[in-house]
Amino acid sequence: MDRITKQGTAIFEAISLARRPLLAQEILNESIAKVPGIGIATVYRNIKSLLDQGAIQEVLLPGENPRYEISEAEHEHHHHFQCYECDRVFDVHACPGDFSHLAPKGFKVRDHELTLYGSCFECQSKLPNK
Amino acid sequence: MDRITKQGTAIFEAISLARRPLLAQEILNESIAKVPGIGIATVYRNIKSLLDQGAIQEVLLPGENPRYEISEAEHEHHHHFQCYECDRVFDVHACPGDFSHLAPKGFKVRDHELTLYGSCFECQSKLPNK
DNA sequence: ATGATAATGATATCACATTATCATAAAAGA
DNA sequence: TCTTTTATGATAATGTGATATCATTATCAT
Repeated sequence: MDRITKQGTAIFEAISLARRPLLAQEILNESIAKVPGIGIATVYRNIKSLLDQGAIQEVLLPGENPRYEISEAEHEHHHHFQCYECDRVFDVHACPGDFSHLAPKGFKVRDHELTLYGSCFECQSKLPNK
Repeated sequence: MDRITKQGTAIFEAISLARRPLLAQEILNESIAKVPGIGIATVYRNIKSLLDQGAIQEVLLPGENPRYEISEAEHEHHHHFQCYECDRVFDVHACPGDFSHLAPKGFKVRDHELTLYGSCFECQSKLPNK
């Protein structure tokens, strides 16, 4: 994947312009706007290539297919929020810190993943007030 | 599934005696010890039945197939630890509490999932010291 | 113990995301 | 522009976890 194609460009732009991790299917949907006729195989091929280059990274949430987001230096360690209504995932640029003390005795904690769930801004405003 | 069978008993015991959430395959492995010849279909059937009854609950971790654990009142809200070495999952009976403040403005947080990663007690002792 | 019927085991099938195939289109160096 | 060669699109194939099928076995109320 070292040639510049409009498909590859559209895919990379879809991922980098989204402010949130996208599913392969979401990347396809975004890319179709710019390159009608683009196929899902091309999306997967480009995802793999971008992962190899380290340009994007995989985001795994419980019970969900992989999503992909831009690799950014600042962005390094962060968490995610998933909306119960629209299922979209958003970044949470904060981390409560160290959870080593929570593990059972004799266990060594090296990493952690935190996912918040609720309603995103947009869905909040659409929900019946209660 | 309202008849008592040795398969059903073995499956329920496997889940309730494990101190940790088990994969369908792990449940099968445990059950085979007690009921040689038991099949994977029977495991899935019993899992579904136990879930319907509320006797067990599903545990989803990022990028992992579902695991199942006993529903216990005390147990209500808790988190999990996955070992990088053996991939097994353990309970973490502590919760750092509320993460509402971490979400972007306008987002409403209702739940959260936390997964710790590292080395479990057993694997720690097997690892080359460094 | 017997009969009705539910559960099992073996395996086929499904669902689904992802990957492979291959003819065609399109980059990009000459 | 021409040529080489890579990327694409359409779709078949794959992998895998879970479910459906169905003949057989086992449970349990009578």
